[in-house]
Amino acid sequence: MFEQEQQEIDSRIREFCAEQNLPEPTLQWSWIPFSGHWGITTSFFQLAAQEARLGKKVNVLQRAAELAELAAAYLGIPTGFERVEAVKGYLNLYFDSTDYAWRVIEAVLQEGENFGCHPRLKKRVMVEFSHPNTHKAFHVGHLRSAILGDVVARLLQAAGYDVVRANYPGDIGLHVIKWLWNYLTRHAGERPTRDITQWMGSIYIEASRRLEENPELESEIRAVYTRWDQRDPEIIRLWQETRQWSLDGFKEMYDMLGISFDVYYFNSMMEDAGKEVVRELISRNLAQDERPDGPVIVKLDELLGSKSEKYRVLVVLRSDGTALYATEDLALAERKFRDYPDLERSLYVVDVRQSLHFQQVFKTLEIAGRPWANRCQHIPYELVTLPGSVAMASREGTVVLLEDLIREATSRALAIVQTKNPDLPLEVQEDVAKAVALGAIRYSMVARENTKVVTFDWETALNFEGQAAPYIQYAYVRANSILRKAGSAGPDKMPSGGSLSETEIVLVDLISRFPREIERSAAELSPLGVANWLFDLAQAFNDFYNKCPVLTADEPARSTRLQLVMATRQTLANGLALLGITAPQAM
RNA sequence: GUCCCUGUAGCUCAGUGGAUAGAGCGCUGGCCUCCGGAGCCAGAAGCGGCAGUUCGAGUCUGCCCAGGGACGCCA
Repeated sequence: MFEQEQQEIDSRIREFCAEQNLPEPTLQWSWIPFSGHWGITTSFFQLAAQEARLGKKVNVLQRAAELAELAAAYLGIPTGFERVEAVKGYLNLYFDSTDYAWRVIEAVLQEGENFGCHPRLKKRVMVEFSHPNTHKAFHVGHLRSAILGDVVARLLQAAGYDVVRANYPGDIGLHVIKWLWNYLTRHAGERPTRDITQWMGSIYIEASRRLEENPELESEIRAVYTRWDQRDPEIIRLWQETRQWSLDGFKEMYDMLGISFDVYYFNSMMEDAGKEVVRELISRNLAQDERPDGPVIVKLDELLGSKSEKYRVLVVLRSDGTALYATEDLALAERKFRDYPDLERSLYVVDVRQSLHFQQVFKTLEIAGRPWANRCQHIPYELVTLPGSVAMASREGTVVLLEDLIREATSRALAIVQTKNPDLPLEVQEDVAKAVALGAIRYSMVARENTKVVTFDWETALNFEGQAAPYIQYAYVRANSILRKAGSAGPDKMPSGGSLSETEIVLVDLISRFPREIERSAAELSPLGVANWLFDLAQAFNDFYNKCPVLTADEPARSTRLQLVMATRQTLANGLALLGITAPQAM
């Protein structure tokens, strides 16, 4: 929020350097560390080192300290600041706390739910995420792509981008054929009623088990595959109908999780278009057709004249001429840019195991001369595993079903709400329980570096204490409770005279950082920064809550604090919304 | 064998090349006459190893060790 002040000081230091015949400095600004001191800081070590490199004989540490002193003297006390000091080579500029605090609070209250968001950039970005397989269960392992992608989309939106949210369900493939076979032979005529994806998954698991126990059944499955391949109307109709069951089930999940999509691409839509791209690659000698003895391949390293094994070889078509994942991905990338020609970036939130695959696909498209190829970017994330590094696999049934997790978390949260707040109507208690349970699940998926494994265990997943969403929600509820009891909104101007305590300054400071946290997290395509910052904010508010009574305080502190609580409540709400977490009115 | 990711407190994780490396869980001991104790306060405990770059390295580079993953017809 203080870019303008920072820029002014920055340019004045440049003036100072020019006057002193010093090299052009590169200044890095950051917040002054250590709580209770609110302001911005930069150091002079780089400048001193630059002088040393230019031949001047200086001790860098000493010289930096000296330069900081000189700069401090040159600046005096700029408007808006109450103190300037040089410490061990650092130049610290302390804000005029009361003025700035009021400015921050005023901005938050004026901008309301938009506080933190950046102006429209007029740039469009697509985020593809979730891509669940139809005819399989939706388990906790699928949660990370869904939630990470959703929050990245929210972050980019808040950072000023126009975001297209895309889903790419795997609606065809061997797993679907196996499912259809098992359905036809064992479950014909049945249909799911509740827990759709779980039911779909159970048929798939049964299919895998049957096949494992009786490998000779493979021929039956091949027969179904042939019928599919020949577009047998009965099979096509069954595929469409059962696929829709899965999609309905996903819709239920997404609604519950608060996730939405603007566009759906289907695996099955990309087969023919992909084969068309492959034909082009062959005709332009970019791909080698080794059929019928081998597949169609693109020898990437060879085409790039590279001797390393960086890109290796991409198989783009099976030897029997059928499409595989890579075939479809070539077409999908193209389709996205045809639908949205102005995409500045096309992002793929897909697990890290497919990193090489995406590098290969994007590089192939680049070699094929697609001008947008370098606008495609893979956002890798690590898996959610079970304790002992056991990957969740539908086929083996080693999964924690999303339905089960949500049910269990919600019922635990409900039990807690009922002891804490027995007078609330059951309906409200249930809403609160849902908000707490889903918030906790979301936060745990997002408060971790993308490239780190999340190990799922029930104890951690169902722990509502400590660094978790309920802590943040609780801070919000407390703020809300104070304001409810205060009645009126309070004065609309910061009362003069009262100075702010350290605790209050820390809180305002954290509030003021929100826009920058959004910017940084969006640039890094990672929600972690916002997730951590939000927890810090809640922590600062709890500290304030304990140290600074609001309702019983004398004026002008009472009014000041009420305003601060309002601003905090708004910022907590905005931060939670950015992570897709509901802020309940009571808990 | 080639490449990618990860090693920070007992455990799970933060940490923008800069000042004093921070949280949570767990453990120990405190705090409801006080705006809601899903909370607060206090305590113990840490950068895998060796070189290098730099005025300055948990952070960058190289090598080593340990764990995970990817490497021509799975997705």
